[in-house]
Amino acid sequence: MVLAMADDVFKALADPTRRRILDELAERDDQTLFEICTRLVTKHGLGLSRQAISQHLAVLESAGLVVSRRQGRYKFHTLKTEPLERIVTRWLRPDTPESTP
Amino acid sequence: MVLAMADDVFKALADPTRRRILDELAERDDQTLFEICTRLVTKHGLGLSRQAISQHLAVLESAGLVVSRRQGRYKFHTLKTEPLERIVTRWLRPDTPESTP
DNA sequence: TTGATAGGCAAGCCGCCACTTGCCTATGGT
DNA sequence: ACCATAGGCAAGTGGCGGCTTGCCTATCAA
Repeated sequence: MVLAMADDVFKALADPTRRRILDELAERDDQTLFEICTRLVTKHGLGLSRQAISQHLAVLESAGLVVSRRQGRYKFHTLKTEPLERIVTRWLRPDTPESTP
Repeated sequence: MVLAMADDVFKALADPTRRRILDELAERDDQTLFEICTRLVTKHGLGLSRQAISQHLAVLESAGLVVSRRQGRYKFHTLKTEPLERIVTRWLRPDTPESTP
């Protein structure tokens, strides 16, 4: 999605599986759906269908946390952290703990 | 709760009403349940029962985002931002965009 | 062209979560 | 003593979200 509201970002982050996907994309970019599937199964040991992951990626993408690039029959996914940086400042405005000189 | 997992924090942030409550507590500390209720109704225009807000506060408290202090028949609620600061660094670790020289 | 790979679409099931409702406890005022 | 206020507890309900299942399209290799 072009315009991702904060609601979408929080909703996307609410699910632990989606956070795992973000973890996976954080340490390796440009992964296809199948790569993400196999990695989630092997490394994190969670058994999910391909469609489940696909739907999770759709949610992450509509939140602006993931962008996808189509190439042939592959679709590569990349993490975007901008939405995160925008939402966290919401309640942290007044003071970082040692910002007062 | 003493030990709040990241899961609890994300789950607490998933609901828009709970984020409104955090907004309210961010701009005014030490509010009672009734104060929060009336403010949410008047300022933000959402009609919710007292119990709904109470349950939301319980979720926020179990996530460590809110602490409560009992005094007489009043219970004052205060925002805590530490859990937020802990969870946001999860995917922002490697680089701020121009950290590479 | 045939088959295999990578992915999409749509309907359906099920559990969780937000919210309500009703009743109960405790503190404060008079 | 009384009543009103501030809040808690517990059961019940409706809807949304995560996951599956089945079938379909598109790309590449032989």
